[in-house]
Amino acid sequence: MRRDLITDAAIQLVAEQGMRGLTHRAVDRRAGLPEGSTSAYFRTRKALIEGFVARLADQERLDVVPDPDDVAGSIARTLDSWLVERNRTLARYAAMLEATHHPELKSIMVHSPREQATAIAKMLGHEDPERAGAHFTAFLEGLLFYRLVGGGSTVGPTPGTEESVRDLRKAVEKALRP
Amino acid sequence: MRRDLITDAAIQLVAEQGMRGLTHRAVDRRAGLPEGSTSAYFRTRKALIEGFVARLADQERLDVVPDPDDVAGSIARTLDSWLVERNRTLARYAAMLEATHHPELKSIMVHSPREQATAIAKMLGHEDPERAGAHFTAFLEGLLFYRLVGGGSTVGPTPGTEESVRDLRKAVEKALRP
DNA sequence: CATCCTCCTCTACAGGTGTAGAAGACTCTA
DNA sequence: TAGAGTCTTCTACACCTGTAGAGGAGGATG
Repeated sequence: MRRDLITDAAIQLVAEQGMRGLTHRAVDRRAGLPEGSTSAYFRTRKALIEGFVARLADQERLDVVPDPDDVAGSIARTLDSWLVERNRTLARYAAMLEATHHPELKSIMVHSPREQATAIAKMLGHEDPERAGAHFTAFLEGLLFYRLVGGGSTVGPTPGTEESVRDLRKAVEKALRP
Repeated sequence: MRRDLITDAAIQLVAEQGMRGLTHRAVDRRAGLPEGSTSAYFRTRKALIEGFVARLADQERLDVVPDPDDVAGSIARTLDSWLVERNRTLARYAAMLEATHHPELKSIMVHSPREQATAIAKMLGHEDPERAGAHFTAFLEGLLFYRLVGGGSTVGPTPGTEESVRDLRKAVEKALRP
């Protein structure tokens, strides 16, 4: 499908050059399509942004399925996989920042692991699971951000390795403790 | 000083419109300076970016001074103050993302609370303080990000209020626990 | 076969953007 | 007061960007 080809190219572009690199013609080139194609499918830039954000959200939905027998481990593995798919995660950060001044985007990126986090917190017997869940998601976001763009990106273990998963698991376990 | 006037305007622009809004002429307008001023002080766009990132780093350096008698409290207050200065923090995130494809920026944003975090971890008697410190910074980054641009931005308590500080403090305390 | 419809490609154009240099205004020293 | 040196403003220009519409290719339907 041509539409997906375009949004995928847009995601790569945003990851590699930031929002500024996202132009109709750059997407054409990146996707190997004749000039004008992107502009035909997404007439305005706003539409193009919403398009790639929606695609991002679609792809993400599948990922989040924690194993109840090994909560920490499965979460750690998911996080590590997001570190490996660096570009997709970077594009997601760019999109979140963009949503700061384009609130419409927020509704596209439902990406709401909050209920899930609250459920986990309840399961593990936190008092005030609402808040514990929020803190927990915050911690996961932070781990990811720290390792991908923050201080940990120059220091931490290489994503995709056993060591990386071990490190993440230790952190997640600590965060899960009631 | 005109230079600071310009970089400050750049920070506001980036916070409000993202990196894409950062153009020489837009900065001129924002700073109320005649057209061409920004271009005279920062001939290339790269220079302009480095300029505002350096200014950001300068301003930040002063902030990080935790009180040893109330570590959690003082950190919580610092975090809350960063939430209040929304624009500065947003601009910092934009800069960090930018540093992903412009590594030179990383050396400007030294912003290295890592040693500090390791020291705190050691003080609190963590085994492996190196790692605990990293996880701790990750958690703080995450708290900030979550509350400012992530899911918590639509839900959490209003920055600058007592409730906000209380919430942050609870989270920080949890993160500090050995 | 003619007709319609959808998908695709090309071209146009009015703005905006990065960058450079010329010329003027100002300030300090001798 | 004259001159040198710096700071500021203006203008130029090649290029890029968003957006629109005209027309063609191709396939399905009658």
